[in-house]
This record gives sequence, C-alpha cells and structure tokens, in this order.
Amino acid sequence: MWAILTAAARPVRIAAMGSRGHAPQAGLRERKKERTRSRIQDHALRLYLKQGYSRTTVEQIAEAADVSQSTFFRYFSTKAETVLYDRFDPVFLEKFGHQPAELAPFDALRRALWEVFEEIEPEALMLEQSRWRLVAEEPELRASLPEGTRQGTAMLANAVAERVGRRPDDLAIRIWVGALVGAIYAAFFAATEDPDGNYLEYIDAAIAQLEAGLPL
Amino acid sequence: MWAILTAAARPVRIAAMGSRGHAPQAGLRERKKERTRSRIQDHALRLYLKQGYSRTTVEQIAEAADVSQSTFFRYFSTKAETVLYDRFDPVFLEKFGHQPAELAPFDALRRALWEVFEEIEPEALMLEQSRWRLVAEEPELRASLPEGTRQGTAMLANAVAERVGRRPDDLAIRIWVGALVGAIYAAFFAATEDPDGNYLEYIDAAIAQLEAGLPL
DNA sequence: TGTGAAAAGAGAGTAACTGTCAGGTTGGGT
DNA sequence: ACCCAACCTGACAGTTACTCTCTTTTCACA
Repeated sequence: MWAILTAAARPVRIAAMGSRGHAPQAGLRERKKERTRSRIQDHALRLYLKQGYSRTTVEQIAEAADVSQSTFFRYFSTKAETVLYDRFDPVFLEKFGHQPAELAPFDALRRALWEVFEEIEPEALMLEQSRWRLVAEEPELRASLPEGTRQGTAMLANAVAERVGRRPDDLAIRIWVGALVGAIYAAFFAATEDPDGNYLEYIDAAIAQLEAGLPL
Repeated sequence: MWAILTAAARPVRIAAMGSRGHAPQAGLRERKKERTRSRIQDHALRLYLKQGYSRTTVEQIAEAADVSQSTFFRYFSTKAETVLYDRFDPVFLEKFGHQPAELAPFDALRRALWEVFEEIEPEALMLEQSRWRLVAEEPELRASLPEGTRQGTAMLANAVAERVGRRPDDLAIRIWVGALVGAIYAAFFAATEDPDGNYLEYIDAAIAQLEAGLPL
C-alpha cells in the first residue's frame, strides 16, 4: 500500500498552501484552489501516460492546464509531486488509528489496509495502479519517492507508538517501522514486476513474513 | 553501515567510466583518473562542509579542482554522487560473501560489518561520519540516496540468496532484505540524531531486533 | 619520435526551479 | 453597495544542474 510510503507529503503541502488551517468547511476560494490543483494533476498524469514523464515539460503541463508556470509551482513544489501526491494516505492513517486497541499492531495494520482498499472503486484503483507503475518505472520518480516515505515513516511510527503505549522516538519502534516499510517497499517493487500481480497480496505476504518473525 | 545502503552505485559508475574492465593492474592513465576523481570529491566535500551543499555550485567545485565542468560530469554523473559515492561498499560485499557458509545470514552480516569497520582508520572514520551527517541533513541528498539503495539492495539480495541456496528473485528473500535495509535505515537516522552516537551500535541493535523476530 | 585512441576543454542549449513585482480577484466589515 | 486588505495569478528575469557536440590535448605503444 502506498499510504505508508508517501504519507506525510500531504499535510506539509496543504499547510504550505495557505489554507487557513482551521476552517474544515471550504469556502469558494478553497474549492477553486482544489479544482485548480486537480486540473493540473490530471493534465500532468495524462501527458505522462501519453508521452512519458521525462519527455513532458512543466511548460506543457502548465499550458494544458491553462495556468502559468508560476502557478504550477505554487501548487506543486516539484514536478515529481504531481505523481507522488497520494490522497489515500490520510485515509489509511485514520483507519489505522481507529482499529480496536486490543489488536496486535500487525493485525491493525492489515485490517486498515483492507478497509482502505475496499473503499476504492475499481475504476479509481486502475488509475492508481497506473500511477504506481509510473513511479516504479521512472528513475527520477523512484528517486524522489522515499523522501516522502521518510516523513510518512515518522507518522506511522507515531501511530504505532501510541498503539503500544511507548514513546515515538523509542529506537525499537523506529526499527520496527523501518523494517515494515522496507519489507513493503520490496513487496511493492516485486508486484510492479509481475504484470497481473495483485498489490495487496504482495503486501500481505510481506506483513505475514514479518509477523512470523522474518524467517528465511 | 553505509555499504548496504548505497552499494551498487559504484560498479555502475566504474563501468561507465571506460575502464578497460579487465586490467586489474592500473596503468598510469588509470591512476591519474583515480587521482582526478579523488581530487574532485575532496574539493567538493570541503566546500560542502564550509559553505553548505546547496550553496556550493558545480562550477565552484570544478574551479577548485581545476577541471572543466564537462570533466566534472564525466567523473560524477550528478552533484549528489560526490557525496553518496562510498568506497567501502564493495569491501563489505566481498567480506559478506566470504563468511563461512555455516553461519546464519544475520551472523555473517554482523561479522562482515565488524570486519569492515575494524579496517577503517580512525581518521578516515571521522571523515566518513561527517559525510553521513551531510547526507542526513541535506534534503536533496536524502532524496537521491535511496535510488542507490535500490540497486544495492538487489546486490545484497543476490549475496543472501546464494548463501541460503535460493533464487535471488525469491519473494521471501526480497522481503527479508527489504526489511533489513529498512531497519538499518531507521537505525542510521536515529544515530545521526544522537550527537555522539556510535553508528555501529545502532546498526547492531537493528540486526539484533530482526534476529529476535522483530519484537515490539 | 610519430600515431591513434582516450581524455579533457569549450561552448551552446535545455529545463527545473526561484524571486520579484505588478495587476486582478475575492470576501469580510461597514 | 462599497472598500480595503489579503490573496491569487501572470510575466519575466535569473540561477543552476545537466546534456550534446565539437575541437584540442595528452598519453600508451610501436
């Protein structure tokens, strides 16, 4: 699942975009911005799929979305972000946090993942997967992916720490989460190499192996 | 230990640099190239430490090392590579491969790490650590680090697969290595946050936790 | 000492970003 | 209805990493 990997790029982004922070009910201004943002991302993804990521320039995206380059960079601080931005991340973190307290971390994790996947409509899932493939195939994207991961890892560490009642900077927690993310990472790339591989199955395999004490 | 993390950047690099491939005994030409390479990296690191990574331009490095920018890019395909390039990686992989076959993977790993660290002189170790700190602190470097990791992970997976007599594309192997690298990654960053932390100890902790079946 | 191949340099070009400034748009308060 | 302040947007110039192509220099070897 992507969530864990890229998670926290999002809150940072939103904060940086000058939303008022509190207002949960979006005003006209906010909604217009949201639309502009989606429009840019849509055009960007469409161009990437059509002519490849590196052969698409920001200028082209801006033109297609009918905004200036300045505006493009106001919405996405880098070109890569148009791909890496993941709207399911906060959903996952929320589900994870709301799993019953008596569940072991691995079970909570698994259930949260299932719930997120169940909610995604098949059509949206297809689009997501093409986005994932893009990330897996484009070196530049693969490269900028894990910086998001690092922050995401920190957030997940917080959630796990809370669940087991320990401090989030506890070394054991950090190592645990690091191993988890690394394993899922490996499973993710294995899944992208398998033409009709089911991402969720691969990730399940990773979780199961960790749960079993990492046998070889 | 860095080795695992950045490993394979090196062979690629060397292959791309037009060395004859076979000749193990270096001729004058080869040695001159090696010197130029070191000279560039030395000046680069010195400038980074003095004025910061992002405030140092390739032009400045080239000038300081008395080469043209063209030449700079012939030796390092990106600016980040001047930092990420790790001469201990091949050493580590070799040591790991030569551990007695009856050792469990975790033990082989631990011993190989110790052997590498023992060989490094204290002075060189200090320099290495300042390099690591640079990587940990500079966002752009953190970002470009894991692409090297990915290739390094693949090489480590090969070594592990051979050791346990399985195919390197075995999913369990890939997950195992992924978890290992992820855990070490986490330990590494924890170590950089601890002013007088000993990297090796942190990494040892990660290995021990994995060995114990990843308890929480 | 001459010669062919490899290395280095020169220079023009591309594209991702950054910073600034000026003009237009929006929304809350009167 | 109007105005002010905050905000959004575009235009534009500049920086810098990186690429390509072409020419000149250096060096191994005969």
